[in-house]
Amino acid sequence: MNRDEAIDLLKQKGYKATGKRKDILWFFEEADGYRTAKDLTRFMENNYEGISYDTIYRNLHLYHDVGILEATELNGEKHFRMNCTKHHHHHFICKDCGKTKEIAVCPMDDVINALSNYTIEDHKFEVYGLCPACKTA
Amino acid sequence: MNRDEAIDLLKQKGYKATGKRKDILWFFEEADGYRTAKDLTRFMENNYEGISYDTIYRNLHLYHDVGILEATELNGEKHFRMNCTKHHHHHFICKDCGKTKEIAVCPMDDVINALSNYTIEDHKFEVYGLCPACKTA
DNA sequence: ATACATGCAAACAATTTGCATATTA
DNA sequence: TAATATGCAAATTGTTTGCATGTAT
Repeated sequence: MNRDEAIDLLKQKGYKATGKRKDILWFFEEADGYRTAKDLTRFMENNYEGISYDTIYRNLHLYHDVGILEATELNGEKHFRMNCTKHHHHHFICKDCGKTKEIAVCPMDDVINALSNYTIEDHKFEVYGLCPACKTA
Repeated sequence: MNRDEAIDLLKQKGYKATGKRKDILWFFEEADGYRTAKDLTRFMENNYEGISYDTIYRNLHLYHDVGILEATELNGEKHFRMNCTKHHHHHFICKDCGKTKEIAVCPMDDVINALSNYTIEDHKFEVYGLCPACKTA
C-alpha cells in the first residue's frame, strides 16, 4: 500500500484525509520499514508544525484497524509500517534501522496438518538481525 | 527447564533462591503456557501472602535475562513462559488460555540462503488461535 | 452545515527507581 | 556478616479519555 491508496481507503471508509494524516502517511511511506510512535512524533516536530501524542495514537490505531499499517514488537517497543497484503509474505527486520526485506518462505503449509484439531487464526514469522547497510556501519 | 533446574541456575549465577522466587517458578511450571505480570500477581495474592509489582517485574526481568523465562507479545500484552532451549522449536499459542504446543517445523533452513548478506540474529515463528479445549468452551 | 479530527489537560495503566529494611548463603 | 532481595512510596513512561474548538467534505 502506498500513500495515495491509503488516502483513498480512508475516504472510502468515511474518514477525512486531513493534513496531519497525510503527513503521517508520508512518513511511513518514506520510512519503508518499522517505526515507533516516538519516531513519528519526532518527525512531525522536525518537519511539520508538530503533533500531539493523542493524535498520534488515535491515528496509529485507526490506520492499524483499517489495514493501512501493520504492527510488530521490535527491541521491546511497538513498531508500525505500511501494510502490504496484496500477497502474503513475511519479513526480515533490521534491528537497527527497522527496514524490512520480504521473505518468500511461508512455513504454514507444513504446519496446518500437524494442528488439525486446533483453530488457527493467525501466524507470525519474522527474522531479525542487521541489514547489509547497518552491518557495515 | 523445570523449577528445580531454574533454582540451580539461579544459585549458580550467584542469585538467591528466595521464597518468592520459588513461588514464581512454581506458578510458571504449573501454567505450562504464557502468562502476564498481572496473572502472576493475582496468583501470588491468592495462593501466597502477595507480592509487590516491583518485585514481580524485577524477577521477570531477571528470569528473562538468565534464560529461565521466554517472552512474547500476545493479545497486546507481554507474556512469559518457562523457557525450553534444550531443542530448538516453535509454538502454537492459544490466544485464550495461553497454553502452547510445540511445532516441529522450523523454516529457517530455507531462509538462510535468501539472506546471505544479512546478519541473522534471531527469528520468531508463532502460530496463534484456539486450542481444542478453548475451542469447545 | 455537520460530522469528523485535533489539541489540551488530565486520567490512567504499566513499569521503574531510590532507599530503608529484611533475608539468604 | 556481607551481599542480595523485598517493600514502600514516588517517579517515569506510555497510552487513553472528555471536552471544547477547528476543519474537511
